[in-house]
Amino acid sequence: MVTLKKLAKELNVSVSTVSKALNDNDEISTETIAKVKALAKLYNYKPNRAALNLKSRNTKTIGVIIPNILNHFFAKVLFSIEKEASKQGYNIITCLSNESYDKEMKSLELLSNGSVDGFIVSVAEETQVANQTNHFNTIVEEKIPLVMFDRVLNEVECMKVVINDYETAFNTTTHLLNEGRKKIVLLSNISELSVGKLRTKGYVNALQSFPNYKNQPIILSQINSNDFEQEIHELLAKDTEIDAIIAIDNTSGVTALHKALKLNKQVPKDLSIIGFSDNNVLPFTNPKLTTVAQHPIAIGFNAVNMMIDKIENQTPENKKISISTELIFRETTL
Amino acid sequence: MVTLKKLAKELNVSVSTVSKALNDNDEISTETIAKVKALAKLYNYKPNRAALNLKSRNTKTIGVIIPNILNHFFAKVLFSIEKEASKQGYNIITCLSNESYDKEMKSLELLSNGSVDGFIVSVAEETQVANQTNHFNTIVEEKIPLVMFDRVLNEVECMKVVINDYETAFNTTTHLLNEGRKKIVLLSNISELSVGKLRTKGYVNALQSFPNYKNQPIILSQINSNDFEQEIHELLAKDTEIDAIIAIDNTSGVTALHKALKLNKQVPKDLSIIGFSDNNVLPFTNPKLTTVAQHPIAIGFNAVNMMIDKIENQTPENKKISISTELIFRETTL
DNA sequence: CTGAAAGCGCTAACAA
DNA sequence: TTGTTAGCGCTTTCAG
Repeated sequence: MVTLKKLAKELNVSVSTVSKALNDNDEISTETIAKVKALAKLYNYKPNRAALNLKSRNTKTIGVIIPNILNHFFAKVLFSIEKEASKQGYNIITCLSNESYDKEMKSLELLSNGSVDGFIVSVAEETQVANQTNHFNTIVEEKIPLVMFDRVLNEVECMKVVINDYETAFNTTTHLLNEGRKKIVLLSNISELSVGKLRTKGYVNALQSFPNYKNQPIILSQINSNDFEQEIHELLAKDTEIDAIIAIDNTSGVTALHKALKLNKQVPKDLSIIGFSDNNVLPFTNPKLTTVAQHPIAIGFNAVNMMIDKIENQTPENKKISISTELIFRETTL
Repeated sequence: MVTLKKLAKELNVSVSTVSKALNDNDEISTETIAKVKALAKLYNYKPNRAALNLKSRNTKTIGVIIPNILNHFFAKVLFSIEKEASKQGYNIITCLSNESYDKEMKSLELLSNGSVDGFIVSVAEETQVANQTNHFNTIVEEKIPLVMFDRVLNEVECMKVVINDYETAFNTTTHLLNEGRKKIVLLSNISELSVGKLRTKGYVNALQSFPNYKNQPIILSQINSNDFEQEIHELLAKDTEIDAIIAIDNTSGVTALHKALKLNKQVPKDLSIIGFSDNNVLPFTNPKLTTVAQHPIAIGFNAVNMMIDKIENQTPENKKISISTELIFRETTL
């Protein structure tokens, strides 16, 4: 590795001269600057990151903790975080909690030693179910900037980026009601999560505030996705009065559609289906799935910008941003 | 931030005593060790990473450069890399080249300053099309360990993890031939890539070495995926003799299936379809897609282990590992 | 205009 | 058993 020392020796000047020259310090003569830069270029000199970090007490790195990278929503948020961070000269260290509290806690601990300038996190399922907040509070106490997105813990005093889960589910359900649907089922494999609860509440309240709706809310929720497929099938097979489905997670809308088609239901004539999903390959079913777009790009963008603002300007208050969703009509609704 | 210095002051001992005590150095008395550790725990002391890096000249961090995180294959490899790296005490800095040569090169440059101990990369499309190797050769010259996976550049002297692309396509095509298929189309949106070329070659050679196959190879390849959907549709609509499709990228198999169904083709009776895809939600079509499993978990696992072996044991040779694929029969083949 | 020296936080050889 | 010192690579104040 080529260091300032080496350049200095070779040029018969001091280390500090080289350092200043490379930083265009006007204490240094233009000739010296030129000479130094030429040699630095020749040797492909790059200032050592560790030394820089030690000196400046920052790393230009953000720790990102994602529950599940195989979920397209999170993949897209990560994509956006990386893009925006990179644009602003920051690197990201990615940790995948895989929904485990333990992994999440350990990642937080491991990186809160000066490895990163702050954390952007979507909380693991285990953490949310048990409502664990200690590991995050430790981070907050250490004054390390923290942004939670999508799945957040209200009890933790930090920046937050969410979507308007409740309103989205309320409005989506209302749309189905306005279609004239009489028996609307909610499908969820995220009922333990903050977002799942809010969306479920929105669905229930929409049904209850609709004058002519007669049925009770029907909620099919499951963690294990293998059984879930089967359960969806059985539900649709047994109860032929079901005429609409709102699937509040990222995949079960597609599953429901395939099951409905297998049962020879006419979609959307007999049955409307709305999923939560981004504009990815998933909705490219036949017919194409109507979905709620969660705007993961905007979520990542805002998370990074809040973070960098906090890091660089020490803004004291903890902003909470809510991103509005959008119902994208395709072919599984009337 | 709490440092050794602070602990030392508080305990009226020297910094080195504290350091040694925390590292269980047997020069230090058990009482002192106990005292030091107690205070360290109380203050939640964590050794500063930057200082450690500077001292030890390693970072316990691997730079990972992925072309496209929205591609499920790469997401799963990343998942695997993170899991294995984490298990071995390494962090990963993730960069997304988004298929851009420029971004890839800049990421490489930015991180090759002691930010990481090595790189795991799948080459960007632009880089492969232009066969750019300089930026990687610079890394190699600087003796920074480098593993390429899936999309590799043969000209670069580094470790490699690939799948047996040629054989896979050959065998898959042969399977379709053995089904009795007479007109087999290859679909690809990756024809510019090393892997795409190898797979295409496997397909062509399989057709040519099959005695009774009469038709020429038919290859539909496209970068722009919007048009691609339309083109697939037209191809299937126009040429009704087509009775099998091998889709060598991650998504077009699903697209082809949906288009075929829309055209009222019986799958697999009239038309067999095989895609390249992992065991994710994509094959959960109706009927379920038969796919070539690329074992992304094994790819990530091997990449990390090669990398860490190189970092920690300075193994001189550059291994190349080939992971075998597997044809997973579902419902779109006979 | 250039250089010497201190210090970021840590480890480790050497002294006491 | 503990402390002193040097040094990892860099920046920056202060002297020259």
